[in-house]
Amino acid sequence: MEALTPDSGRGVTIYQVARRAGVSIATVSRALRGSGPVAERTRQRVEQAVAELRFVPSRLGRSLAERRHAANGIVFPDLSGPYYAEVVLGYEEVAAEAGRSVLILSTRGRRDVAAMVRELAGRVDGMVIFGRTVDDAAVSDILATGVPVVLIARPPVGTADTVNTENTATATALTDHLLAHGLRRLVFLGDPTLSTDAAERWQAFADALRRHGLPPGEPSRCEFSEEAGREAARRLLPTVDRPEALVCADDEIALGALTAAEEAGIRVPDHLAITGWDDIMSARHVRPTLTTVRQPMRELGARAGRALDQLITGARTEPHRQVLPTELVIRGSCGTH
Amino acid sequence: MEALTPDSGRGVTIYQVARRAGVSIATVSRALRGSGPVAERTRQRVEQAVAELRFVPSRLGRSLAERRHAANGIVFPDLSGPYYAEVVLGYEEVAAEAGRSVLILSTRGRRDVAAMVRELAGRVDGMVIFGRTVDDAAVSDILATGVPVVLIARPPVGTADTVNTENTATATALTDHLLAHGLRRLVFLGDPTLSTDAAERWQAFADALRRHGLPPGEPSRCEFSEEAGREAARRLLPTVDRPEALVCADDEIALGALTAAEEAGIRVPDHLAITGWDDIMSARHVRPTLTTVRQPMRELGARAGRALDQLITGARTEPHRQVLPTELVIRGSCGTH
DNA sequence: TTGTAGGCGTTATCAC
DNA sequence: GTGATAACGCCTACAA
Repeated sequence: MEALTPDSGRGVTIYQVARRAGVSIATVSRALRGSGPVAERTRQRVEQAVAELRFVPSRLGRSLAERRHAANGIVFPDLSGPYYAEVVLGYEEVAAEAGRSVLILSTRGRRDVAAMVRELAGRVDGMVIFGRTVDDAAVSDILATGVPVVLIARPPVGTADTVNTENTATATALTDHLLAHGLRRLVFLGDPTLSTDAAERWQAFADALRRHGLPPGEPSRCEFSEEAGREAARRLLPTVDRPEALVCADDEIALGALTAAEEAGIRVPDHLAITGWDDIMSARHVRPTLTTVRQPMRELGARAGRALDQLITGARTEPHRQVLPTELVIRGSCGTH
Repeated sequence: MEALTPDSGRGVTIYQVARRAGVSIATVSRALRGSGPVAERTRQRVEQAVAELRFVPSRLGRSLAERRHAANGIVFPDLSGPYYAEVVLGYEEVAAEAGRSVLILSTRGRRDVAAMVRELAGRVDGMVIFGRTVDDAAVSDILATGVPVVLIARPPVGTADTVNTENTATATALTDHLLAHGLRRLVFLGDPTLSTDAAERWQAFADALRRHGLPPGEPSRCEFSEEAGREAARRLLPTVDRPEALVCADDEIALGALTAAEEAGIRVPDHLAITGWDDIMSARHVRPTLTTVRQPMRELGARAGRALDQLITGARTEPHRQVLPTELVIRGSCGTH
């Protein structure tokens, strides 16, 4: 802790360091970055000056000269549920390892998303975009700028990479499992038009039923939220031919359905089976515990991060499409044993 | 969609726009920013050139010239639990409204946190730092750089602003509530040394007991996690004079304790009361439902964002200390009725 | 081994 | 109204 005389209180520049060390700024730069030969004695003088002045190179100056931000972006709809938070975490970890900062952008309830994404694109070397945030045109826009993009939970757009989780096999296994328990009147809760994931789950669910000679009927459409799930279930339960099982597009919907069942005095799983998707924390705590499907959330983010890195560094140029495996988690709410 | 000839595929500059519009870069800048007089006809020519070339000003160039990043940072320990995610969300919202991007930095399991925070400081106009991430020295370091800092869930450091949530009154009310039910052997689960919040909660808890002539004993120390809570409770439950109530420093600990009780065949709340803190999603779903304390998480982030904005713009210079109110949420796990 | 000078893409201050 | 031109802070050929 020595007394210092920062030129302007804010921002010591490479020029000040150079003057203090009695060398040119080029030498300072070389000494600091090891990008060229520097005499040992000179290096020491520079390092001392750097220490004394507490010099920290300006990111802006560096980025401008190097023509790179050393930063990545990520666009997601929300951060409330555990789903996105986990993915972001996995992403941030990989990015940090690669020496890149992470800029986030939530699109929750925003109008000018396209503009915000464009703005973000101007601050990063590449970005990850979640399904259900911006439309294809906006994505193409970014790609046209030359900024690499990795899409998560979304079908391909242009040359962007994609990282998705497996839905079909698991949804089939889940449906088969319920059918094997003798359940016949199965209803899907969720809106296939809201996301690719929901669409694929519904599709596999419907196909599985058809294979067993059962009509899949129509999905009971609702958005991904507890309240929506509760409403949807509430409409279904008083029916004469009440469903024997509710296959929900995600855990939040399932939790809402569970509440609706409880409110209607219907015992789960005895008189009604309910399943979810994602294996969020509450799935383990709710009673009965929720049968669901686990997705490698953090890994999803990590993969996206690595894919993006390859795109940015140019290590790869053709688009990659990854599909991560998921796992059926049988618990109490589907009436097993 | 017209055919274009971007100079280098990436990055149209203001020079190209100027040439195309037949004016100087100064005029282009003025026309775009409205920072000076520009003839109507000239403005139109510029705008057309901008549109044709799809010109987007370089963030880097702008920031360098304006000497501002138009970006804020936030440092948090983790994003797994709902706590931090919510705060980050509230923060991002406010930042976005102010036209600032948000850079995140998770310190979870990292060694060189101080260095990473310094790096972050070089990319933003100000930052929010959570308790339990970096030490005071590092915070002072950032402040010395001239970068405004707002601390969340943490005692003041230097001139940094702070935003905290109320702990004492609520912890007192909670403890009194349990005592009013006739419970006497209360034990605190959590480690007061891990965070100011935990310390304040423990302190108020202990004081309340003392006021009733009861010895508070020692807190059963454990970190903020389900597993740690389970372990701590497990050690406590077999005791001869088994506790009648476990007051946990947060919901995750409480959930772990709940599991331990169930495993030990102890009925909650009949034979053991358990309370948490935070009111995370699972608190509503677990059985029995968890008595806890609700904190305005999103508001916490929003307040921090606004405080930071004032610091950055210079609208305020003296440090502010805010304490947000919390709310006791009585549910099933404490044996009311 | 070191220094000079040009470039990265803006903004803003002056003259004109 | 408009246009040079000097910052802004750094990197890096190219010379010396």
